[in-house]
Amino acid sequence: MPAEPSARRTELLEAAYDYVLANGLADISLRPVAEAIGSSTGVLRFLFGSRDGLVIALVERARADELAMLDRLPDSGLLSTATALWGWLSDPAHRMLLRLWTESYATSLLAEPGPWADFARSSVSQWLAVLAKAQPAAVRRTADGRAQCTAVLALLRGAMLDLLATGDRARTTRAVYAGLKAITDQWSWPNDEEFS
Amino acid sequence: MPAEPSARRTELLEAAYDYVLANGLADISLRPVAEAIGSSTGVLRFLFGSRDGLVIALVERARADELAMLDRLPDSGLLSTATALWGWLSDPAHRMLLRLWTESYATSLLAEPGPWADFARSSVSQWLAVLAKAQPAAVRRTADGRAQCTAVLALLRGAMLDLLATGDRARTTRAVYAGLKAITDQWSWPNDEEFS
DNA sequence: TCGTTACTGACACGACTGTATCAGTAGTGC
DNA sequence: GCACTACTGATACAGTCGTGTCAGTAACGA
Repeated sequence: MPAEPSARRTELLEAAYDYVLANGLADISLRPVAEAIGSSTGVLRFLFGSRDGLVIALVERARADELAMLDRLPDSGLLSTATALWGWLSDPAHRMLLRLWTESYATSLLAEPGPWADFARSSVSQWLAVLAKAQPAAVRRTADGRAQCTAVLALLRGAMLDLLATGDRARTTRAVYAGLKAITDQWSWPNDEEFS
Repeated sequence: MPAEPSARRTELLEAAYDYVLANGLADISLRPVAEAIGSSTGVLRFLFGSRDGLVIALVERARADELAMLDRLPDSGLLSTATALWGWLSDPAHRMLLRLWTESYATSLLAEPGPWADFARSSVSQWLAVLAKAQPAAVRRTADGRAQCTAVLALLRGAMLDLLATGDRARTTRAVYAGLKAITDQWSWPNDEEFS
């Protein structure tokens, strides 16, 4: 629907993206951003409409990096898919992006309206869908299959949180590898017992 | 060192705590808080010194809830300790507290100085210590024992993130139960192989 | 040459921020 | 009665915020 963004817009968006990767997205304001990228608030408002318009564009820009990675995943089993995901999550080159992701996730948990709406929820379902695709078809649609994907995702996300805080890649990677192995190998498939 | 806080201070702190549980902590400002709790900015500044002083007091207040829970944990094995932790994490009564925790965690990943300094890192090590205490002593000090605690913590934290976003307690609980079982039962103890 | 489009930057406005100052009050101990 | 402490609330200040306005420029097609 919206015409493709102008070259100047994408250029300034990339510059602003670098800025928020380093400085956070939650409490950015137009004037510091404009100064950092060599522009002005008038230009930002002209290209993005408003502060919220800029924030939305930046969130979408960040998500584009995430989606590009998900698309590059090999078509293989759950274990190797999850391992590939951890390779991406634990890459130091992505640390600032994942910090930004965490910030956006936390923000979206509070503010239902606004640029963040549904960020957390849709991110969860997107990753779960990727993991489910790596499962055997017979399992994919069962409640326990969904739970297994949920456990894998939780392990990855939790380890990412740990890594972001401690920087301890060796410990978190060891935990993810052995944890993934345990979850994918030894998953206990209850016959639909009751879980609270 | 600081004299114990006055009765009025703790009274207003509790009121402000209720406010930030509902409204978030990152971008609170004195005037709205003061109005919400029936006070004034002058009083808040008198009792807490500054805005940062209030934020620090609120972060400590939130952490007090967390520490109180950790202290109430039964002295049992890793699996039952982790299960008890999940019981607390998944309790709807704690949802706002955990949302606030997530927000503080994300904030502390960016701003090294300020009220948030070390919040994330110390929270990780605190929970890891609790889990390690539930391990057999022989395992506790090995790299792989630490990795197992890390995996358990990651599973719990990740599932909490999922639950906060989706509200799907059945799926996340099922994932945590089976995931914990897999990690504690079937943990593969490599003989110090190399992990990246 | 003219009009159109994309973009730029300067300025002003009202709202909001944290902080400072300070007179005033209720309670307590002497 | 007097001093002292804890607390209250009003007011003011300088700074930053998002937004609105608007003249100006460079590129380009007709």
